[in-house]
Amino acid sequence: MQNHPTSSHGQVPQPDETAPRPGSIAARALGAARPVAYLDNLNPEQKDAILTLDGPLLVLAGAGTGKTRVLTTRIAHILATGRAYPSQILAVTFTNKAAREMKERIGKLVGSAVEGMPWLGTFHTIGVKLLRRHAEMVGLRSDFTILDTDDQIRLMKQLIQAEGIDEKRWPARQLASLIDGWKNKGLGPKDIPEGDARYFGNGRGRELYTAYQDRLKVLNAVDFGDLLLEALRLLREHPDVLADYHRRFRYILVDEYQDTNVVQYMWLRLLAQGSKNICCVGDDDQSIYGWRGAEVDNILRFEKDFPGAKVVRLERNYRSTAHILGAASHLIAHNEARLGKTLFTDAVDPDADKVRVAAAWDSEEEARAIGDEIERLQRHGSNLNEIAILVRASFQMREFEDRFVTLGVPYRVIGGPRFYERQEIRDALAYFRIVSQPADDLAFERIVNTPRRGIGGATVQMLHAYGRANSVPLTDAVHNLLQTEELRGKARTSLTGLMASIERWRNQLDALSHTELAKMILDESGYTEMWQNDRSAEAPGRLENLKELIRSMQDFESMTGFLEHISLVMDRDADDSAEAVSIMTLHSAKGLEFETVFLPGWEEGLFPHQRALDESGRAGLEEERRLAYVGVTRAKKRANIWFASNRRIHGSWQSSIPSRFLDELPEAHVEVVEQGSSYGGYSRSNYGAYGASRFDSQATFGGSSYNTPGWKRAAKTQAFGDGSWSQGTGSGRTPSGVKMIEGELIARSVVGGEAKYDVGARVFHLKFGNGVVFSVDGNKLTVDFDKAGRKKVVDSFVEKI
DNA sequence: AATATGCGGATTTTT
DNA sequence: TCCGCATATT
Repeated sequence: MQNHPTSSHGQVPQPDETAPRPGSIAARALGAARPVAYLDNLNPEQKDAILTLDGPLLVLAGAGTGKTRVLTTRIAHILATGRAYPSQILAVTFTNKAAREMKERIGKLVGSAVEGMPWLGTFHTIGVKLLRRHAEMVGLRSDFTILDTDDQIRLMKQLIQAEGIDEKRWPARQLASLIDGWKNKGLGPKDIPEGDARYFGNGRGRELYTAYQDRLKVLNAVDFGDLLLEALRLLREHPDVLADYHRRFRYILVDEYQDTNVVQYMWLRLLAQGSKNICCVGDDDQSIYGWRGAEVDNILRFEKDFPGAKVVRLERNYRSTAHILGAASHLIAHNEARLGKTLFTDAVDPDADKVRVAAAWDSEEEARAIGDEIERLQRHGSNLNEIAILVRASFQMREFEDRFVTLGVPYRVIGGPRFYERQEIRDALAYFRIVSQPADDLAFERIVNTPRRGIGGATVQMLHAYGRANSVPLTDAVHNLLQTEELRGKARTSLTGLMASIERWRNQLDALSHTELAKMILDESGYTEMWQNDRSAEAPGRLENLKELIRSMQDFESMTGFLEHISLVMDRDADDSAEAVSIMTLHSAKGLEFETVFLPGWEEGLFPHQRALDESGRAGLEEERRLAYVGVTRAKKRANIWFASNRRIHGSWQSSIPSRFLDELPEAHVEVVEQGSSYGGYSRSNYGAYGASRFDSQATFGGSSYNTPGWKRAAKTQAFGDGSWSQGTGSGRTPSGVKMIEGELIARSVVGGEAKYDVGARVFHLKFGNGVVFSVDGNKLTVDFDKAGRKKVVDSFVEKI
């Protein structure tokens, strides 16, 4: 039976070994039932990628070329022509989001048949499926638990302590990433190279890895890496199982192939030995996850790995303007390790904006200027949902958030800490886990003294010692020790109570609905109460999250089902109901698109990031460049690149030089928006004159007309982006006096200029609107604005009306 | 068991 | 500079 995976989803007949041959009655019936409308409106390359069904196929799909459409249509086509049943298609993605999206889109094409696709999912989901089916073959029980990173690290910490290794010198985090790296490369404890094995923990790397794997088996648990590695081991060591899947999977489709790591690659190689109909879709230029084990090489080598492979390039872009594509293509052309594609578009728009590059004095000004620009776009009718700020590193986000809060611009941060990673959620889940899985030591440990029950470190140590000595889970240890006199006092009472509670909850597993039970557990354990009594600011939010957790459980059939889901699917749909600007990292922007994209922080050291250069040299630089390419290609209409001459890093101000990537952009598609830049005398290689360029450009102020667009823009990017004089005048910022100097310079340049405003004059201000001048003090005006009230502003920020 | 103090580290992140 | 962590202190 184990060799015959059963699948009973949907109403589609489930064949075992035989699928309808092309031309069979079944196939004709399936084909005839559906008109081939899905092939309409595809370009020749897309059609080629969809209709080439036999043998290995690599689809090199550039950004915005309709990759997902090809993938989903291909599946629809396979189904519609009866070449395979839904259950005979293996379709893998990297993220749950991508899997969901694909499912949805296939559903639109073929209807409910998609429900019969049990093998559409992430590598990890499919790994779990394989392992649950054949658990005993890799030394697990089919109800194994899946540990997340947090659990992993706690476990390793224990092992490091047990080995008597200095935790300071050899942090568990580091071991976790080492082991993860090994697993991504397909290496078990026996396979790791001697050098690696010697490296960690005074030469005990291999021992620790072995001990960790043993411990996982005792806990009947796997980590994320195991979902791939153990599944691979399963296929390798059990030819009969492999043969079964060979017969089963008639078509294999892989999304984002450039992101596959070694194990995933080995999986695919192994499985594709069956039907050879493997179709990988990816873009080597968008490979940005090398640092977590992805091998660009997999895609570069495809034709060698899969002999007779056909390669189709999708280069026709449906997303961006020619300027954006031109800039992106020119930039990425600086990479050596690539298969080479050039995006193009037929869309001709003579009014399209060039990619804009702008300079700011420091990161604060950068945020201010971008904030102002966004407000301008909003006034011109742009939807905030179509605007994104894409940063290299998350610390850059804060300044934008601060600015948006000040301006009252709604925004959302994408990425960030996940719902299921929050402390209160993890605590609650630990309670649920221990109830449904008595052997889940990590869960037990987490909740044993949360809320406080007077069970301290000493008691837990003792339980551990007993558990380890007798190879039993902690709950058994507690149970046994309670029979003796070992446990006394408060610890004894508390543990007795806790064990009784767990037992009681466990007995309710079948009697109550899982949501009822969850409520009961949180209530009776005193966990809810703990937060109710907490006076801190976060407490109400945490209680709210717990409610949300219970609410989200309703979508599942059982506690087990729910726990399985969240261990694999740590994401939740962002709330995109309200209009808001998105702020996210470049990494999390992959696959998304926006009309307007802001790309701040293009400075050497930040982007390309110094660490990428230090750690991976040329390869690191190329990956950074791909990241830049991803960033630019997210934009449909406008891409605005920024760099700041000064940035606060780890607290102190550092001056920086513009990113080399800026010099790699083609003149023809770029407009440099910098003070005084519009009329020559300024070469882009001159960016490096950080402070100096600022002063140079200041010098042009006095002589130029105030009404040129260049001047206005320059003025707008000055230190006081909103023109308000009163705030932030050089107050305690380093390098000291920066703001002051700026203020003086603005003041001087304008005093020498023509601008004169009389009391009572009607003026217009970009941010505050119309108003009447109340008083004049040099270049400073006090204006009574119709809407915003009385404000002090610099006269250069207002216009006479 | 709750609070103070000192230390190191500070890209990117999915599953 | 700021944060989280681990250890020290009461």
